[in-house]
Amino acid sequence: MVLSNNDGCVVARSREAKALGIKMGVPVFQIRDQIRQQGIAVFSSNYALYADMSQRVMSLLEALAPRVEVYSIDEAFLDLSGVGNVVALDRFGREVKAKVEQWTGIPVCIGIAPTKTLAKLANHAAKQYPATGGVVDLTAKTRQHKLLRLMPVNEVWGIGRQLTRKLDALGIKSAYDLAQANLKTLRRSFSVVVERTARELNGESCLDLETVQAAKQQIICSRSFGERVTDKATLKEAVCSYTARAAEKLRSESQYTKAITVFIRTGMFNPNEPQYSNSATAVLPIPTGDTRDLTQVAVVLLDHLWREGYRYIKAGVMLSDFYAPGVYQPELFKPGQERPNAKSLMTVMDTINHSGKGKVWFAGQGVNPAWIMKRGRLSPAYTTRWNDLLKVR
DNA sequence: TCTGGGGTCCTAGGACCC
DNA sequence: TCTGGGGTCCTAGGACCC
Repeated sequence: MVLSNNDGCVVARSREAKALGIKMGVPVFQIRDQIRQQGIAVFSSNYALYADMSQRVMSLLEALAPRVEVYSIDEAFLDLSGVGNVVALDRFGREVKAKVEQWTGIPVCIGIAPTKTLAKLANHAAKQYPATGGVVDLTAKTRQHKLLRLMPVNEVWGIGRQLTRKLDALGIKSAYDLAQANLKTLRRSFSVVVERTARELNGESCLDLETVQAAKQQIICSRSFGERVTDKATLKEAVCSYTARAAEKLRSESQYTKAITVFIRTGMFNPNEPQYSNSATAVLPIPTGDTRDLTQVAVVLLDHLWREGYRYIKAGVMLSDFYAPGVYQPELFKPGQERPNAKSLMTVMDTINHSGKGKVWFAGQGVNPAWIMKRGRLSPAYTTRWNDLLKVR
């Protein structure tokens, strides 16, 4: 199984781990004995590895289908319009699955249907029932109905815990019940989102394939600390680091931000410990992508937030109110000024930091931080670091 | 005493997703 | 003792406009 950041909770489990009754999201310390007794293999999360393997799978999918929406690190929607005229969709799905497995070693499941919501449900079935061979084609109405009756409504994409509870009270228990429900009632009792979900279950496509990724509206960088932080200087290092990371993400999006929020908090699980959680936001005079501008404001915000005498467990930085380059309309009477060469300096920093030859950072971020998150069981970055290359003997 | 109709923008809170 | 991180969308309500 794989752990969350800071080696805190279980966030992914193999079939075997699930069979042993390991639940999603449990804190590791609660099942320490079980892990030892049953010899469960435990790994810290390794985002460098996952991102690289994801890219390999996605680029392969893009070669196999004309239009692809990369929906998340491990999911994609493929437009199969017209494909059915050339080859049976079920067979096409099996070919894609085989090719991905052969070229990347990643096992995938495939669901095929006229709408995204039905495709997700088909995928779920492909994953759940080994007899399908990992591919389910839901093109035929009769097969759609069969599966809808089988699936509890909480398995439907877009129906979470709260909606499941409310739908249950209305007697809507299966995906089929939701598909049959009155659209006007759904709209009135819930929202347009639930109405769309019901329409999609009926084969009416309401959600388009989004092949170009939309620009982000906010960027967050937040982390729990490896150990509790009790002094301001250390907390400041963390906030400076998170600010730098958020700014880096912002620049990789080619955007500029006009608002920054800093938050800090103590742990919430120990009722005997004094708790404190707070956030503060500042608006910048002009949009910026310069780490120096953002850091300058972030440390002032931290000054406002800081309270002595607490054991802090987490801090975070959020950027919002974004502008594309050249879009912002400055004020007439007090136009802000970008620092000279701001863009060049940031580009140089980002380039060095991505070159693999070394790192540069701001002094405020500190060196050898004590607060850095725990990753005690990290697997090698097999595909992105020379020293970690897989050895075949 | 009686008080219209049609809009936009912003924010907080709630819900969902991976 | 130890409990993750990063996003989006929708709606209601308040404030404002003509």
